[in-house]
Amino acid sequence: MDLIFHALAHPARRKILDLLKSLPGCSVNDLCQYFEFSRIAVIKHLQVLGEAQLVIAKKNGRKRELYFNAVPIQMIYDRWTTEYSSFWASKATDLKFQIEASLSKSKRGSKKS
Amino acid sequence: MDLIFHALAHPARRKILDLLKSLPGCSVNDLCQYFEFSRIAVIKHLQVLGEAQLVIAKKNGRKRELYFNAVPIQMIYDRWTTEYSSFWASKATDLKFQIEASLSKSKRGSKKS
DNA sequence: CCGATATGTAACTTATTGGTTACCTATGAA
DNA sequence: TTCATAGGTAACCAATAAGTTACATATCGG
Repeated sequence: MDLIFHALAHPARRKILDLLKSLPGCSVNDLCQYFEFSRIAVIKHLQVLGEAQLVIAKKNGRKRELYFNAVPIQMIYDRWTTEYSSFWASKATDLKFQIEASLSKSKRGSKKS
Repeated sequence: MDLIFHALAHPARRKILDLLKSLPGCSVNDLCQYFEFSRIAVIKHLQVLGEAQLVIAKKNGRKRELYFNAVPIQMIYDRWTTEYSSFWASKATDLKFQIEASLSKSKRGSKKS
């Protein structure tokens, strides 16, 4: 579970998933065209995604056909819907309108970060 | 969106969300009892969660009542169900059974929590 | 065979995270 | 006021993440 959350944490890796959804079976080099950074960086992101089983690959000659695998995402989906669903549109949500501030903006104006 | 994924990437922060779900309105010090590391580390995790709007706080005297906020999670849920749902139990899933290997079989030692 | 292409690994550098200790601010109670 | 408690900030340090260049391997088309 940790591997999945970790893999999804980087925007480039989520972009890879989006690309693989649009271009199933595309190669590593195909993916590289959509990124600023080097092919090696893409490969490393693919490794992280592979550890989380979010990307699977089928070798075809000297190419690798890459595919998005939604199964791990289903796991996270299940975790949220089962463990957090009781909070959807419930008390915690409503609190947004009665609570003075979120943690992200500290009140005491003395300091700036 | 990036803030949310980033906030969810660390197991301690997901644990905080679970705790706040069980103990709505609890204080920072209350939370600290469930972690090995220091109160300051907990506060920092709370800041990350606050930036992602996953935790909101109501000040009560010198205490802060902390609450889990599921709204950002709904956003992610929506993203997945709308953008990835076509892949659920579809071709990419089936590929698991015909593909020689996932990308993950490479070295890379185990990740820690 | 050869050279070009496609991919992967090793070693390294830098940026970011996650944690610490020490200190500061604010509130509640004696 | 004085002091303990709850919370937060600043400065710093260690571990990890994210990227690089250089090198290695494997496959395809002459």
